[in-house]
Amino acid sequence: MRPTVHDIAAEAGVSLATVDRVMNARPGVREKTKVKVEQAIEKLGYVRDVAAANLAKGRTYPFTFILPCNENAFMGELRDAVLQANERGRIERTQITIVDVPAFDAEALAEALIAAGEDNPAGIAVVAIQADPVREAVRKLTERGIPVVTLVSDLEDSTRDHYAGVDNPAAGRTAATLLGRFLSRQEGTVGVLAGSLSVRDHQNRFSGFSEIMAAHFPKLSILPPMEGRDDSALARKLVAEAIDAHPDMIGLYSLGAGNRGLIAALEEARTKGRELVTIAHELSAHSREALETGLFDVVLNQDAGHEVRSAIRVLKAKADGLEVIAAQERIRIDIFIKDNLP
Amino acid sequence: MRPTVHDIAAEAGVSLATVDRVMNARPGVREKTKVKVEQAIEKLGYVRDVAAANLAKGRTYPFTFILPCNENAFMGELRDAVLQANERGRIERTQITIVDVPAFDAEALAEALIAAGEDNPAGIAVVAIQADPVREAVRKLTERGIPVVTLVSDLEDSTRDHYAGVDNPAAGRTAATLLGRFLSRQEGTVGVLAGSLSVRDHQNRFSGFSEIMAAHFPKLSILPPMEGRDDSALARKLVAEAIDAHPDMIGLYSLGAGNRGLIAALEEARTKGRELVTIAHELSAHSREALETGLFDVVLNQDAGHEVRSAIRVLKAKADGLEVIAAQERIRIDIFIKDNLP
DNA sequence: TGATTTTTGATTTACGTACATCATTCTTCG
DNA sequence: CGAAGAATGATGTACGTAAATCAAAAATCA
Repeated sequence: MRPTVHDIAAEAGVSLATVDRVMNARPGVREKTKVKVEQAIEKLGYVRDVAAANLAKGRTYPFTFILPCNENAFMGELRDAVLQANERGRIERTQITIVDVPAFDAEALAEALIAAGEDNPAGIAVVAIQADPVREAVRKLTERGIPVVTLVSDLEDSTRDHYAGVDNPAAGRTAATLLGRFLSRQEGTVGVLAGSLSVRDHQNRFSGFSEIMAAHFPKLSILPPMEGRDDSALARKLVAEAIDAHPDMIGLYSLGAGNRGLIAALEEARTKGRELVTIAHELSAHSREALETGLFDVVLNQDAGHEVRSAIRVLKAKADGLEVIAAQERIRIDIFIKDNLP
Repeated sequence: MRPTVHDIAAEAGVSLATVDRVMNARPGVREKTKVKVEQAIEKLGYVRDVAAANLAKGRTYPFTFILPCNENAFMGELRDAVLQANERGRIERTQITIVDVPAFDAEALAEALIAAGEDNPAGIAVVAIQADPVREAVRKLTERGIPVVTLVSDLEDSTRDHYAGVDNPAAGRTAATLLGRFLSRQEGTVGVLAGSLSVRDHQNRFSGFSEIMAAHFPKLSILPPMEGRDDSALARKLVAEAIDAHPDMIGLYSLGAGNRGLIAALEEARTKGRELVTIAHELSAHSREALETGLFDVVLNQDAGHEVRSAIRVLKAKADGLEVIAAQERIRIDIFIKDNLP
């Protein structure tokens, strides 16, 4: 049987109350006694029964999720995933508050982080923007013992506890290899459509993509990246212009959002007899259809539901001071082609 | 606040004891009263606090995992994953017994299932073999209310509660598309190496592969599949012979185990100036190295750890009569190329 | 109607932990 | 040495559910 606090008390030769004081870091225990108790815990391999503890505490985990109020499909999914997780929260004892911030606005994000900290949540998840004020806000939070997890987009060189998102450089490299091999032996240029290269995940995808392109596919050269600000209309315009301007463009990597505009541009090009091998990100109703009709060749996807659930699991573990299973929390890049759509 | 049994009792105008009788299906409650209680539960949206219930019951979940004692890397990983899950079991209240059965032996498997049922476990996970005695054994178990989950290889047309494994036809289709596009415009034959076409997952991969090959890549024709029985030495021999016998063989899909032998054969071929575009299954130290040296072009992988954890989550949910989050339990096919290795 | 059976209520204990209170013992220092 | 203060023990309650017991009420049958 699993040892309980009673066993620890007996083993250490102290009372239950003292064990409790040690375990919950309450004052009034001599160092010597504390060590005795800790040794007993070690010896018996005691692990606190989190379920019982939470029951006793009547504990709930108030979490705050800070999301950009961006109108693209992926962010919508992410939001839905959070809401859905909150539904289940009644069972899991979690309660999630969503805070909206303007997209691509570092100052607003930093402020939102500080504000979120005021409520003393059990943890905060945030879609990060790479900027010093944000880093500073995160530092303040973690210093106060509030676990912070970055979601989808990481915050490098910060004190955040965990990143729940995909390996974006690897995503870019993958896109490059697939594009390169699908275009094997052909010569030409490839376009790149990003949302904004000031967002870390887009940056990272682009650099992974460029790296492999340069190293392994010398016959293909990359055009200067377009920035569509994850906006459909703008994306459409940029891509259409690029296709017209570069008759030798035979491939396209869209590493951000705004798929609807991109698809429209590709459809238009198709009517003019131009077909590009295209790789895009995020599986949605639109991108799925584009895969099926052959406008897209590959869609790289991150599963919003997984990311949210992983973030919650990690926040909960951090709040309880438990270990996380690293392998379980690795968010994988799904590679979808027409034939393995779920 | 979440309603408790007390609230239900008050709402239904009955005593706590009666609510308990209804909730735990104990005898001695009139139909009329039972309905009253159920309506109260419905009205207040009561959800039993599983943590508190388990605490009260002192419940543990004894699960049985039936695994083939196959000596390939993937089965080893699967076994490790189970052992590791069992380690964590002290916290999760699960206790897993592993039962070994000879590989590819349906009779032995059916017997093992029946035997496992004798101990009245809270659930059984099994790497299935497609055969009637196995189906029959599973039927008996589920009839007795023991949840059964198939792991890695499914058992079609059976009463199993869930399948924790990848979509194998989709894996085969994916392999076909990638192989076909990597070989774009080239003409020739492609080989297929299976473990045994009597195992459902291999069957399914092969049929998915054939389907897409026939439909989209008419310039490539599939050679009759080789059966390597997931045995390295045999695989090596078969592949080496095939490469020699078919000078026009330019691609290879290995959909089973035995990667070591396959790699050896490919290395040998390389020294003779033959390079095949190769797609294999399961990421291991060997296949990873083969990816890095270019002997393999793609490795399709199922994550053993995920499969095991998913199986446990589902078994637990079934044992508690809870819903499972379908999206969370979908086991995905990882597509690895040199550039996105974790 | 009275006896019998079924249904229901009231109450208690337990699970493992958290947390509070009050009493007691041990230290330490003047 | 005695008192103040710190450390520890003893004990009880709570969390939400399970499970058992025994008494009381209601329904059923003869």
